[in-house]
Amino acid sequence: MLRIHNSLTGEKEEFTPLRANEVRMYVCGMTVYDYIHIGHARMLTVFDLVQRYLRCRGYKVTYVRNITDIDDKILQRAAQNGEDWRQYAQRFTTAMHEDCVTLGLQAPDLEPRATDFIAPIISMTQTLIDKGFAYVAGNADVMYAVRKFPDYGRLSGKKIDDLRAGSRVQIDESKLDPLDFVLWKHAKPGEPSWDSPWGSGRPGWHIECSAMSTSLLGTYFDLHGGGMDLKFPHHENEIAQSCAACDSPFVRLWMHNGFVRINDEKMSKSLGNFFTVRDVLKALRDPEVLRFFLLSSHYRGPINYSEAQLMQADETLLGLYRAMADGGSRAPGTGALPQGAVETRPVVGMRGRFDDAMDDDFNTPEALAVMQGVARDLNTAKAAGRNEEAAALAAALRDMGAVLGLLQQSPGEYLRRGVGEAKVSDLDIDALIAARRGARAMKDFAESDRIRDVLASAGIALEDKPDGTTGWRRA
RNA sequence: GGCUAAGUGGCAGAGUGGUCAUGCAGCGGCCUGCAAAGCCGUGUACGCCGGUUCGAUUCCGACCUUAGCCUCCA
Repeated sequence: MLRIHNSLTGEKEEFTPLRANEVRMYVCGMTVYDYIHIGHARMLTVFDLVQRYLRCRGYKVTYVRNITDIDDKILQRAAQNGEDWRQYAQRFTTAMHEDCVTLGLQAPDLEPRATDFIAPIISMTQTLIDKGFAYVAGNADVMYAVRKFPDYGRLSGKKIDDLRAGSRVQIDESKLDPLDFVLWKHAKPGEPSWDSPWGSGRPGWHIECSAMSTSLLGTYFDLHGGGMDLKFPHHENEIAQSCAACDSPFVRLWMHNGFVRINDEKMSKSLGNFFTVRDVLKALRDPEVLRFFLLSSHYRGPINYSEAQLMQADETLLGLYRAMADGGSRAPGTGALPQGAVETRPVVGMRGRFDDAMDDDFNTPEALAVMQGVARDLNTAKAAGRNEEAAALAAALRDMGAVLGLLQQSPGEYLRRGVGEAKVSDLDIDALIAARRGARAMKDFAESDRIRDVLASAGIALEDKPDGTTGWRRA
């Protein structure tokens, strides 16, 4: 039984899709005005995991993740660059896609862009005006009147009056209530705009997601995700817009991922303490290390980013790949979990624990702990020469890894990958190892150790194996 | 001020009303020519104070601390 924490109720709930065997999920994606940072990577990775696991569970998933390609920051930055805003947005959309591929994220089924949904946005806004939920303010913007929506604040557990009391929102004379938010911004000189019943302008941020999600998934769908900070006001506003416009419940289950922190402070573009994925990846053996790090704590909790933690993740992941190496590792998998294949193997108990962990609100740390146990059994089987068992365990490990989007590379290749430029070529390494083997055969251990030291100083670690061969890896 | 999370061993990080998380690092051992890797063993851990209970890190209450949201933000 799959249980998922629902932000709406604050509790874990048994997950049952609205339509049999079909899951429709929407995740608030990126506003493309800069390179993505580690915080974005966490959000993307978390929902990539959710989407993968739902598919493993046998559901047909429609995963929608939008792109906000019209926004104040995009216009500002493009202007600063003297660049066309469309081109600017496209440039960072492309960069984001590249980063997603590098991070091993599966592409969403649909990736709508706000500017392709202007018509639905206008129509939804008109509906809200017609139904009395929205009004044209004094400054010609169209605003949503939050007081007209009785449930406003339910998702975030906030009351309009509480918010008003402590609000730091600037009092805007054109609003009926300080919390009212903009649906349609009237065009300012020089800004891109679209024609509308309220004059030319462009959409507000919140309405974009309501229009895109309901257009593509229907008025009531299963899952909506995003970062914690989107809970209020963004998701609250989405609910107010969609429910009011469609006369329908909007989302069955809300999921919010925790933040990446730097020194116990939120990482964000506004604080300027962010690390881009591109920069971080430069110092890593493989992008998989970052994914492993991100999945090694529960998605709802905070996670502190540091180089030391990344190094620890690297070490641990290396251990998993080492276990899979030289012992029944098979050809790279497809990433899909072979149905029924795992249960027949000698890890059925472990597999059960793994599934239970994932079923319990995507408890990846627990799932990873199960995999560590399999790795230990695998090492033991290898050492004892129980090759068939080792091969089965290695396959099981890979299958579990596939669920998490980990361990799908060839262990041999993974272990020989180093950080940065290689100082010694593989051929040179093989030659030195051969020379060392000769020295060891002659019991010339001084020479043997000298060669090992030479390699060590070049970042190559040697491992003499029981069968007389010597393996190596880049440290 | 309001709302919401969270405080676990050197570090990271799950979980549970009463026998094990797990990983990294450390220590001891096995293995090794010596290492490395691996395996085995090893740590008076659960913010503070009360309460409930035969028994609480786990339930309840107060307190302290931290973070997030209340303004664009994954």
